[in-house]
Amino acid sequence: MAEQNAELRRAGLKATLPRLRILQILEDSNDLHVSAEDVYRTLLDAGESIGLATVYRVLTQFEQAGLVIRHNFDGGSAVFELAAGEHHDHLVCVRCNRVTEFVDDVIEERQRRIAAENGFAMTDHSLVIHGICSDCQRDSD
Amino acid sequence: MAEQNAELRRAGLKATLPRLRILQILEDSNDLHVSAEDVYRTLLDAGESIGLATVYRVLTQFEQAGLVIRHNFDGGSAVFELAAGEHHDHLVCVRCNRVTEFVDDVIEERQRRIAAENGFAMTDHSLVIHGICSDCQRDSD
DNA sequence: AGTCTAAACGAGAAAAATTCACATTCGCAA
DNA sequence: TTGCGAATGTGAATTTTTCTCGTTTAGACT
Repeated sequence: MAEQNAELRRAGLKATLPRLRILQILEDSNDLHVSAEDVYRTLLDAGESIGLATVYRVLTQFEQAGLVIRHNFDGGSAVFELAAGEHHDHLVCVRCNRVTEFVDDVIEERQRRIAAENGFAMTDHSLVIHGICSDCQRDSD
Repeated sequence: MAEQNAELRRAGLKATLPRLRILQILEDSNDLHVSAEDVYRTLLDAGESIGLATVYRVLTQFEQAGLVIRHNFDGGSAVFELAAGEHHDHLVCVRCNRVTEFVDDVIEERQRRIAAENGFAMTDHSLVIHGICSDCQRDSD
């Protein structure tokens, strides 16, 4: 859509085909967390011709432009999600890797305070709670 | 020392020379966060002969035994710290990578509650606040 | 102390994730 | 529509971590 075209322009990026495609995929996978490899495979499966290096380049540009957020949940490959919507933190299932999002204002506030107390100008933060999700708990019974 | 010998035995690990050396380094670098490469270099510089693969193997074993904690702060290489002492979270400077530790009981409590509300059996959690530390703020003036 | 065996080690190859280099192609402004 | 600089694709290179396998070692049992 022309929307995405404008979105890229706003971020100071030329509206190229690979960028539009990747942005589309991110929007389609809303509140899933996709890796560069996922994006690459999705494009290949859709019959697009794209280079894996381009996917990495574009995702990194998107991150720098503030369009997406990169997470390093477990030390495996990084995953990305659209930065749309407000900040949130994550619950990650250690069995199935399912990701659930949450927001807690009390925690947000304490974090600001802790950063300030330690003389840090907070730029960002990430809170990940690891655990076994309800489905996986049931499965292991 | 014999202390470490017993510590390994308690963890169900043979007290081998590489393990003793690595445990010593971790104790010496207390509240620094060292990478496998750091440990390896330190040993080489000390004239020890060790394989990098061994360092990774041992650090992973220590992690599984609960002796050390592994962090993936930025997606670069993982860093390790002794698990001694109580749980704590981290402030990481995005400029100089300096790590500061903190504990906040209110946040701990909220996390337990959030996990419970979402049906997660919490196994672990990690909170990293990124920001610019006071030293780096001064430097950029 | 000497011997045995499974566990651990070292070296280098391999795998996985990501970035780089460079020749080619594309977006867009004139 | 044309030209130029930015962006892309390919494949090689880097970085981080794991694997394989022949050799060594810790610790149990003489």
